[in-house]
Amino acid sequence: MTATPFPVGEIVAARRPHRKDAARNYDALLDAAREAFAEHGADASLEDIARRAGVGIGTLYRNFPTRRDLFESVYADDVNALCRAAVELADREPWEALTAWLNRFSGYMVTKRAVREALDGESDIFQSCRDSMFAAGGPLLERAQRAGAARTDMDFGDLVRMVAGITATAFEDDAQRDRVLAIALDGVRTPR
Amino acid sequence: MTATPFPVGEIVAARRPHRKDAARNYDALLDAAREAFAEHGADASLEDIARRAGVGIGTLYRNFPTRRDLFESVYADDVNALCRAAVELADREPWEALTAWLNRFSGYMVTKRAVREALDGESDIFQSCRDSMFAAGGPLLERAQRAGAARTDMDFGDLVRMVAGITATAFEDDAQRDRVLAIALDGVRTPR
DNA sequence: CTGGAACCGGAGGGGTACCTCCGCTACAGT
DNA sequence: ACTGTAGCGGAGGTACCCCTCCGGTTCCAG
Repeated sequence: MTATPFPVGEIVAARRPHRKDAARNYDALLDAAREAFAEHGADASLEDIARRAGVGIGTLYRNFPTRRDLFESVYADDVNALCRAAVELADREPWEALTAWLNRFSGYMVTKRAVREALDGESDIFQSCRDSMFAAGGPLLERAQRAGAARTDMDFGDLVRMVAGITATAFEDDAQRDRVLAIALDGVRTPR
Repeated sequence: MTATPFPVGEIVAARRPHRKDAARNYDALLDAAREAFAEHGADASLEDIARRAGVGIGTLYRNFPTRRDLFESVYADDVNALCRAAVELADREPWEALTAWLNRFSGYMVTKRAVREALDGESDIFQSCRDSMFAAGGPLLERAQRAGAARTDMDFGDLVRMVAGITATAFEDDAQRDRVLAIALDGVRTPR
C-alpha cells in the first residue's frame, strides 16, 4: 500500500546502453543470466553467463559491476510482468481473479529457485519488489475477502509465502503440484 | 509401504571407527558437517568442515570418501528420529496425531535447507529416507482419512510436499509460519 | 613396555571462479 | 569519410576448493 505499483524498473542501477552493439550485449547478458540463475540458483558462475551470452567477461562487469546488479535487473523485469498481470485480472470474479494470479505467480516461481533464495535475504531492491507485488496482488485478496470468498484472518503476505513455498518444492509432476496448491487454497477459501 | 520403517541407519556406508582418537574425529566431523550443511547448503566446503572439526582434510576423506557419504551419514540420523516420533504418536486422536507429526516434521525442515535441496535430486539414500518416512507417516494420514477427518483425494506424498514446501520458506517469524501451515492444513481437513 | 598397524595432518597439483586492466574495435556525430 | 570515444575481449593475478599421497604420530594388544 505504501508503494506505487511499478517503480521497480526505475530503481535498478544498471541502465541499458545507447550504442547499438552495447545494447545487444546488454540484452544477451540479461537473457543468459536469466537462464543461468534459473538453472544454478543465485550463485551461478558469472564467467559462464558471459560465455552463454557470447560476450567477454569484461563486458559483463562493465554493465553489471556486481553480481547483485545483474541479479536485480533480471528479477525486476519478472516482477514487473507479474504486477502487470494483476492489473489485467481486475475484471474477473474476485476469487477467480485471485487464484488466477496466484497460479501465474506459481508458474513463475517454479523455475526461479534463485528468486526464492533471494526472497530470504534482506535487500533494498527485493524490498521494493515485494512492495510492488503486494501493491499489485494485495487488492485481489482484499476483494475476495470483502466478497466473502476468502478467510479474513490472514493477509497477503501469508498467502504469497504459502504459494511460494509450495510452488518452489519439487513435485513428481505438474499435476501433483496443481493438486497440492488447490488443496492449500481450499484452506484459504473456507472460513472454518 | 514397500519399505521397512527404519533401514536408513544401516544403509549408510561410512562406519564409526573403533580406535578412540579415530572415533572422536569421526564424531567431530559429523557435528561440523551438520553445522556447515545447515549453514551453506549441501555444497558446503569440505575443507571448511575439516577445519571446523579441528581435523586434517585427509582425515575427512578417510572417513567419508565422497561428499555424499558425509551428507548421508548426517541426515540418516535425523530421518530415523522422525520415523520414531511417528510410532510414538499412535495412541493419539487421528487428526491430532497427524498434525502433531507434521509439526515436528516442519520444525525439522526449517533449519535443513540442505535436505530440501537433496530432496529435489535423485539419490538412492534419499529414496530410502523418503520410503522410511512414508512408511512411518503414511499410516497417520490413512487413519485420519478413515476417521473422516482428512480428505481422501490426496495421498501422503502430496501432504509431505505441501508441508515441506511451506516449511522451507522464509517467514517473518515463527508465528506466521504456524499460521500459514494451519491454513493449508485446513484445506486438508475439509473434504470440500 | 613395546612394536606395528591404524590413523593423523597438511603440502601440493589441478581445476575453476572472481575481478582488473589495457590494447584493440566499431560506432556515431560531423 | 574521418575521428574521437564508448565499448570490447580476454589474459592473468589471486583466491578458494577438491582430492591424493606420504612421512610422522598415536593407540592398544600382547
